[in-house]
Amino acid sequence: MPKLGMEPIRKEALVKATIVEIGRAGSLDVTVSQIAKRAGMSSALAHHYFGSKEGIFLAAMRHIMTLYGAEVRGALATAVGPQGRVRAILIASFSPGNFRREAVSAWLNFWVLAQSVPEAKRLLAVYQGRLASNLTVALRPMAGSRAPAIAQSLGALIDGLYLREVLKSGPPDGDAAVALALRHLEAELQRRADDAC
Amino acid sequence: MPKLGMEPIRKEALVKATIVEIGRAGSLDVTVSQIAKRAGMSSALAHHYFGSKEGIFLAAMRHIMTLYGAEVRGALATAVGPQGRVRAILIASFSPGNFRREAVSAWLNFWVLAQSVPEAKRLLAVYQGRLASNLTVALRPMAGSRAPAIAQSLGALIDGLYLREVLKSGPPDGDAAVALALRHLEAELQRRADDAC
Amino acid sequence: MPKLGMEPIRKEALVKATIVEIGRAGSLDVTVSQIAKRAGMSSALAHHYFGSKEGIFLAAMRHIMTLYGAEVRGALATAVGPQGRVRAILIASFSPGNFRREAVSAWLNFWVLAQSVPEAKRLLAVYQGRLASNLTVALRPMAGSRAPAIAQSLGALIDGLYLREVLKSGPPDGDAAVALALRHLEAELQRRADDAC
Amino acid sequence: MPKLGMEPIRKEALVKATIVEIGRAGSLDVTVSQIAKRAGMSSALAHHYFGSKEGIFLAAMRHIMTLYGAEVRGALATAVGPQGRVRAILIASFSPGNFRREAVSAWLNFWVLAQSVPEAKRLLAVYQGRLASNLTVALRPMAGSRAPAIAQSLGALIDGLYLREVLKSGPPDGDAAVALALRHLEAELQRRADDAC
DNA sequence: AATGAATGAGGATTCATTCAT
DNA sequence: GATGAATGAATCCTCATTCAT
Repeated sequence: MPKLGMEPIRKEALVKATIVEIGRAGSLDVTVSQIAKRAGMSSALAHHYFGSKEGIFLAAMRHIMTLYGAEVRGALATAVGPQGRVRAILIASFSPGNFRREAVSAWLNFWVLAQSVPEAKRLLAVYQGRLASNLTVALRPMAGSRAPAIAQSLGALIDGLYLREVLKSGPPDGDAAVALALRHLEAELQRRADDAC
Repeated sequence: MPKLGMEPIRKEALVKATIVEIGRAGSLDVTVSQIAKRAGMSSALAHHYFGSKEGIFLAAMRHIMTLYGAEVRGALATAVGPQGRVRAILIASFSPGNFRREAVSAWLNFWVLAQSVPEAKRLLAVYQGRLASNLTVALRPMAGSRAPAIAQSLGALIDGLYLREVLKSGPPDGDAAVALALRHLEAELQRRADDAC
Repeated sequence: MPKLGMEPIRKEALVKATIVEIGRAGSLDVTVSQIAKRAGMSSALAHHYFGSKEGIFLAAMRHIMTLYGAEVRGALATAVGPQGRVRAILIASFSPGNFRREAVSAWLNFWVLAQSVPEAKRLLAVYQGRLASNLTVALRPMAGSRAPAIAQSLGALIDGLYLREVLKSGPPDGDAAVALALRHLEAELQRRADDAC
Repeated sequence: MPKLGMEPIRKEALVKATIVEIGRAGSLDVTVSQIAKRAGMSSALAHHYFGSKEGIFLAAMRHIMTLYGAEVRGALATAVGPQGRVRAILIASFSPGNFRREAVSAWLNFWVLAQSVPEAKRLLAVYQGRLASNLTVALRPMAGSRAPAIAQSLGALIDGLYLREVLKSGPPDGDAAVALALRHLEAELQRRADDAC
């Protein structure tokens, strides 16, 4: 029973199915048919809406990054003080919605995709840029000119923690990740105080 | 004209060709034929030696990790003092031999492989365990009971820096990576001093 | 806002679009969607009007042959004398309207279609029959009993010239084709005179 | 039981099967699987040897043209006198080997292919050039400066007769075609005599 | 009348893997 | 040891066609 305005619904279903399937397979070696079946439609329709498998992957990437960005924005909106802002970013980064098995797996695979698909590379660069920017702004009042450098190491640490998550078994422990990152942050910030001595 | 003792030569050629091809493709989507051709033999022979494509990949993984392990061991052998030992590990981690485009790309892809191939996961776990162990031992004199925690964050940071390398263009900058990791280390170590105050 | 009497307009648009698309592709490998899009409607509507892709092709064939037939009829109506009638047929055959790239390409492709679609074969046979008949009637006063044979070779020559046109680059040269065919005709007619000697 | 040196055998089998299948279908809408099956192998092997469907078609084209060229060359070798040489070309053109249903159908389809595949166009142009050259050389002693023009119309006539053959039912009648072409030739030649009067 | 939605069927192409030599 | 030969199984993608609205 075909209706009008199905496109956004179908697309969203496909994007979510894509993330699930990539998470299950642990790789991009998922067929369009698998994805489409999980999304409850034919593979032909998936192609109709996204043009190609790559198009589906890119849409899924955008979806994940959009979710992440929204969560960070939301967390920043209610954060209080510089410390609070950095904490907010970290907490959002490791929130259950983002730091879940499927999403982490998809994220790692998209990183691989970025090596051969320019648009994927661009998306990932945008993510990195925004994260660096958010962190730098939040750190500025506390770290001054050292803010960019700390943002960089903090960003790398976040990515490293994501990466290591895929090797672990059991459910992700976002709190532990946040704690580890915060400890790193505190160490870096304290160092400044020392310098000031 | 088949010669005796060709096996190790052939195998090494295949392993190196595998890393090159993965680096070129930026993914594991390389065919056995490509690998074999680059190694100067037929794909049938590649199967003869490794049994399967997965076998080839795993051998390449072992190769990369063996190289890394050897480099770390060598660096540790000539390192002086606790600080020197940690530095040695970091420098080895980001040495030109390990921190080169191909190897970084292969390493990321093996991380992906680990999600679907248990043996790959095991290998990666061994690498992580050894790195943690090496760092912990080196840090112990300086960090005491905090050594394992610092080793953990340092390990995650190293992995994160590798990960971020694949997005960059231009040749890898191992020195910058070492510097960043050292700064993190110093911050963590200083923090201890503060705690002691 | 559907209007009344759209059917003939839609159909004609589709038929013309079909010829254009076949001309562009140089083959029958054109999709119904392409045709419909060029005709400014959905492919579903194209099916609604013609029932099937084959139906669209056949309608396009009929269109081309109708145009050709009308042109010949028009030319014959104003022709003077037996010679004039044959000339008229040739000129109509190679007129800009018929002997244009698209139409020639479509015509060749319909010839192919005739090998697998009986109705297409029938249409082509009708065209051949009419051409032979027209030529024979016109030739009778000049060639007597040899009229049918000359009509046959003249018909084959016309088809051959069409066929060869598709290989050429640049715009079709109808005048040259007419001249060549006329030369052939004159030779055949003169031969009769010789026979009479 | 794989042997060495299968390539030429397989290729020839595929080429012949291709012509048969195109003849059967009356179009290029034959699948690689059909062709491969008729040639007694898997479609994968067909791709292995020819790279693509287009490659198979082009090889089949070359095959047909090579056969034709060989036959013409053979006929010319034993022909006596200018008249004999032209006759030889015509007889070869409509010999049972070339003027058979399958080959004629394939030839027509290759003509279509030439519109979208440059290499096919090139091959057909080569065929046309050789035919024109052969005819011109043979006609020169009889027709002098009119040789090229007569060669052109004779060539178009030959192609037209091939084209019309595909519409006929029943076995091809090469003799009739030769007779028709010869009559055309005689008329053209006689015309010269008239001119001389 | 007109179309967006939807799909089944099919087709080119790829590739890991096997095997006889 | 080494390889050319060979294929089954898959996968992406296309497209004519149908249908509910």
